[in-house]
Amino acid sequence: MSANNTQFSIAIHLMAGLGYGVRSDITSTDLASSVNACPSFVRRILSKLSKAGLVRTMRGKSGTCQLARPADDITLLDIYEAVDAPKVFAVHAYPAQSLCPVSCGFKPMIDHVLEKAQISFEETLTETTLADVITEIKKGT
Amino acid sequence: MSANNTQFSIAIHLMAGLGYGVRSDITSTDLASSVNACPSFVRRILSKLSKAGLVRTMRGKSGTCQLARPADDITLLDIYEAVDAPKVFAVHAYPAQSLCPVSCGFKPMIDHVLEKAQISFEETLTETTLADVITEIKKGT
DNA sequence: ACATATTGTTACCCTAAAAGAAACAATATC
DNA sequence: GATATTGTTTCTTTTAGGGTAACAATATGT
Repeated sequence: MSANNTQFSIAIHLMAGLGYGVRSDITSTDLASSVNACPSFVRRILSKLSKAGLVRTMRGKSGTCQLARPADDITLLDIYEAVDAPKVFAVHAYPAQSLCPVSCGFKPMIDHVLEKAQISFEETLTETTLADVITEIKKGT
Repeated sequence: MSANNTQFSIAIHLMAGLGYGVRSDITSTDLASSVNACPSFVRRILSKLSKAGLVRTMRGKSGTCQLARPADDITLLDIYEAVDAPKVFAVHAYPAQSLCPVSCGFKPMIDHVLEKAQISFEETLTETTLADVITEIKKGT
């Protein structure tokens, strides 16, 4: 859709699909049709989730995907880290002008600010579990 | 550099340059050389800061830029809002599959999650003023 | 009045990241 | 051994961000 990374959002969708509970034999194609994205792309994200230990996948005929842990033991931060999503804001990376004190002192300062903001963002993510997400989806529909 | 938006980071740099205090007759070209970006791009960001009332600019010969308010009365959130930086994470925008409850209930849920994370991120930004930023730059150099 | 130096805005191009898509390898089931 | 799945690679397409230049708008100074 855009040049913005939506993998975190999609990953939450996938996890919610797996944890929703209607069926237990869900394939990447099923998930792809729920997300409305191409199966290949979904499998790429699913593979990350699998490597992070959030999802158990089974290859071969009648292969399926399942949550590796109970939904209330998975936070949004777990998912965020699994897909290796980009930071909340990017820092420009121009070479510092050695004559300019602002240019020289900028990098350490902005890194510090970014880190603080990032941590605060991630803390919010730990406050919501996949179980919460699923509950809210069921409520909203 | 990347497909990520660095205008927020650059805007902080510009504001710090204006508030640093070495000179009061700073032009967009001066700022551009400090940031190491092209003047035109800097002016585009500067223009946003001006429209947001954070910077006073003067056109014409010997035109300059100045902070419109004291640095301790400007927070990072002011700057963030001025440049209209992107949200902390993007939500995928595929059409919902009407047959799938997860697909249908997903949007309101993720919007809620995003809003919470966004607010928490922005609160962190209010905790740091431009004066803090400048102090830290001076300390670091 | 006119030349000049600045900000403000627009338009266009280039690049890099994200996503779509297809092909194929690896693997398990029947 | 046929088949259906996940896993991985590769290529293409799309899109947003940024680089750049040109010019409009505006104020200063001579």
